Amino acid sequence: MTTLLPGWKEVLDKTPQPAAPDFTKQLARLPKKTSKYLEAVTFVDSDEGLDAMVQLACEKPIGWIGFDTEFTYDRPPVIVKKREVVDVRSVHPLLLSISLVEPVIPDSWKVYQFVVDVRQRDLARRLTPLFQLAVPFVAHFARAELHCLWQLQLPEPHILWDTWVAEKALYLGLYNLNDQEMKYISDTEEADHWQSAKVAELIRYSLVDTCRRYDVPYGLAQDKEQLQQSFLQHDENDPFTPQQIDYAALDATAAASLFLPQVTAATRASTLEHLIQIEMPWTVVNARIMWNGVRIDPAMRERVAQAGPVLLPELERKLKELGIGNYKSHPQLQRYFESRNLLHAFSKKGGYSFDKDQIKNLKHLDPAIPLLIEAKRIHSLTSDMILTPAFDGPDGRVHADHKQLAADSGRNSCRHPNLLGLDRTMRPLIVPDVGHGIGEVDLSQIEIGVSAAVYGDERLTDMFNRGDVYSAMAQLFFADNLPPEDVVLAGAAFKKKYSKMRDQMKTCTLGIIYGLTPHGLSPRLSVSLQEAESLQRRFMDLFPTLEKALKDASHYGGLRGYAATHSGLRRYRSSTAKISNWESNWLRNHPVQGSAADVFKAAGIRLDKLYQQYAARLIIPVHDAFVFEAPIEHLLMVAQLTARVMCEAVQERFPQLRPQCEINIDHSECWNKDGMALALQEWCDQALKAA
DNA sequence: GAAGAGAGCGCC
DNA sequence: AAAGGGCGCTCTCTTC
Repeated sequence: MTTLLPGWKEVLDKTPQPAAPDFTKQLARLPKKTSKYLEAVTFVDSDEGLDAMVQLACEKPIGWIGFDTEFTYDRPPVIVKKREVVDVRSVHPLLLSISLVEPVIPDSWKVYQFVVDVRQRDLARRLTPLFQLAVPFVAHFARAELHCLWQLQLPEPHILWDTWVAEKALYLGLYNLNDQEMKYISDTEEADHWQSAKVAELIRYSLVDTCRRYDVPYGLAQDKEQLQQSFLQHDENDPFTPQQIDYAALDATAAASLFLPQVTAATRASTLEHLIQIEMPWTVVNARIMWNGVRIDPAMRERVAQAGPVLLPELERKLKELGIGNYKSHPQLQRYFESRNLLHAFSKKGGYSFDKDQIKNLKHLDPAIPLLIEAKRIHSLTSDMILTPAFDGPDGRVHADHKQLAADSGRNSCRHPNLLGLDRTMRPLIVPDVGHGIGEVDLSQIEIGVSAAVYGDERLTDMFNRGDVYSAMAQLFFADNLPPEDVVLAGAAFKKKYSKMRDQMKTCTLGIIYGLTPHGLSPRLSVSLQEAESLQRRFMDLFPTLEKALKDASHYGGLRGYAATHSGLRRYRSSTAKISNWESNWLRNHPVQGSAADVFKAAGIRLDKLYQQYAARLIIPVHDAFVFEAPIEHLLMVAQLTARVMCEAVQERFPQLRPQCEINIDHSECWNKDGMALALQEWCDQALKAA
């Protein structure tokens, strides 16, 4: 439950809800509340009661089923940045509420409401046949419900509709303002309204807010927070109050009541197909990835944590001798370089910057610079959140928070700790269970392939299909600087021989597609502005179809107010003002990044099912790569399966592409990048030797 | 004293 | 007017 700062509640109550997209406004015309049996909540705490409920569900022509769980946690939360972080594996289900919906011709329905005391695990297990019914199961933020079901050793439903996920998709990108826009609006009379909208964004996906948007009645909104709390503190053996039971039933019924209006809204927004094909099944996979967690080598974790205190003091001492007391302080760095008459070398955008890209080419200027870079690096590594032992769950694994649709592009994000952003040198901290191995399969250069496909550029498609697209690009661009035989060198060989050239082209190719201007290109390539301009011109001249399609993406997207992925997930603009550079860029980017995410999730959905035959598990989804854990004897098979399924997922949607996957199972004793499994070990050894 | 902004850096 | 998209995390410095 989101808690607002003092005073904000009043502001919000006074502030009208931000304007919703058109499609929701028309929902008021749909039949509203017609449930006849809302008042009859049946509490189930016996085998007979439970069997009667299951029997009713089987003999009635049920349309869909709303469900919800009330739970507590068996262990206290970890405090991260003043916020409480609970481990999912410690979830302790108390009540499971079930609302069976029986549609009645022409436009009403009956709702049979049940609340099951699932503290008795034997009782809970009798629910299995219910969850095997071939009807949609509807829940709000179903991830929590799935974790409860798995804790109770119940199967997840075959068909799932998550009203939170649907809502998230239907409003993707709305009311997210970037810094510039915030500054702009804070100078206008609309500031208060927008500030409120910004805060309102935090709570708009709650069940209560969602019900309000769809005119679905929600009776206990005022008491919701207090009732939720009551379950967290509920004693294991205490009976539940009638109000607690009603509240549990209400949440399941509210979710069920949202189903039809939300499906209608999704249809109007052309997002229904995406939700059914991709997002809803991915909810299950995402929940399972979280449930699976990752094992972290405790000994190695400790050694890395110790390396910081060993290595840093010496560097800090040297920096202090030079006159830098705190290398993390921007003003101190500014003062230091000013005293050396070097400050001009760090100027950037009217100020001064000491970031790595800016200073890595200035190492020769001052002895402090290499020390700075190394100190920053060691500090960054050894303060990584992954080193927090308290994240270990009751099963000895770390269950990070994998957030679905967290990015406006449709990508997942991850936190507590952020496994997706884990520094590659730290990856070997993640190790498999005994008798298992870890592997990774990634889709090579998928964003280029998807760009070529969604923007319909045959030439770019051909280059992608030929193999290493960045090598091909580099061979085109640097043709004059290469010996003739290397201009036609095979992709893999070129990649090896001219890795730097290729890396530059990787940055530039993606950058140009996503709106990099000559002003941004020139420093990245270390060429003059004029050269960058001509380079970009040459690039675009090679791909006229792409250039046109990119322009259209910004133009039409700006006019209609959204960009869409291949399967129909939209990212909306927050305003109807003149299109900004930033918007223009993400309107071009979303169809690519978002469609790549579509494909990736589709592959994950299939893998989650197919892995069962090998007792394998998905453990980390890294945007275009899956990290998995499997019994050693099945590791190769699972890797090959993963590669096949990921390539097929691309080809099913973009048949013109010939995607390639890279398999990494060479050092299955830990997660690693490019087989660099020993680097961390060596780094620690070095540190401890120095001590 | 705590929250937020900004800079910086890691990942794709 | 700024100058490529999407994230999360840590630290410093400012502000209320």
